[in-house]
Amino acid sequence: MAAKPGQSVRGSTTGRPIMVLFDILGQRWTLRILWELRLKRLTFRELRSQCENVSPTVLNTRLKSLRELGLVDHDEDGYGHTDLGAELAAQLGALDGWSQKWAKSLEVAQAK
Amino acid sequence: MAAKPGQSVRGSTTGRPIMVLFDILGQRWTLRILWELRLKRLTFRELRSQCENVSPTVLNTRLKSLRELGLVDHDEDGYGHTDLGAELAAQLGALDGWSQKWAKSLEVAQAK
DNA sequence: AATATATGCTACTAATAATGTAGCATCAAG
DNA sequence: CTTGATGCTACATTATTAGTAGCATATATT
Repeated sequence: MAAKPGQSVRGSTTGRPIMVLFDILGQRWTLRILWELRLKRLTFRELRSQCENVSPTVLNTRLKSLRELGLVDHDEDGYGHTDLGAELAAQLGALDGWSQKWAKSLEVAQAK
Repeated sequence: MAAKPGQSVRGSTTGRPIMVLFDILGQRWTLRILWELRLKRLTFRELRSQCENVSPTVLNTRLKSLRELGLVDHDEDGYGHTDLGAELAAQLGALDGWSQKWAKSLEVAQAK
């Protein structure tokens, strides 16, 4: 289902890992899902609730992809990051810091 | 048009900058556009060509948002990152390294 | 002056993806 | 044998994206 590195994705036939990554992160809710799992494992319903009740159809589709791609796994405690997924989520943590700076910068620009 | 930090986005009414960021990065082609501008400024047509001929409708929509959000600008040499946009793109550069590690890890997993 | 070429787009239709709601099947506990 | 929680699937509606054509402007070329 989900394209893996080495396989072609929409907009890139090279299979370059970064393109494959962009393809999946560029799908709605993927970034958010990875983010919401950063603190602890969550059940399907908890995760859905954290994601403002995203439709279960989409949530399930994303989780299936993320599992195939080795970023998320599922056990008796629910869904959570794999080691690799946790690394990726950590990179997203860096974006959090940047985004706050960005927000301030936009405030200033709008005040003009 | 594009939601700015402080404004509510799909799935988040808080306006938290990271949520606004996820909202825009989670739209198709946004990550790719930011990525393709990392080396040099590109004209609309060059950029479109680098993005596997993404439809001009979508490209224009994304560029408009990215400009409103202070991440991209446009001058006689074409489209390019603002200082803030360049910072964000640098973070994406970090994802490139991670993605290669990820790809190797998946190869091993599939060889089993 | 009349092409020619490049620019940044807009218009339009078709295809695909996401939303929102309902509810089913399984399990464990009371 | 009901209650509550789990992980979903089905389906109709709406929104987004894709794909193609071509316009309007500007600068250069013959």
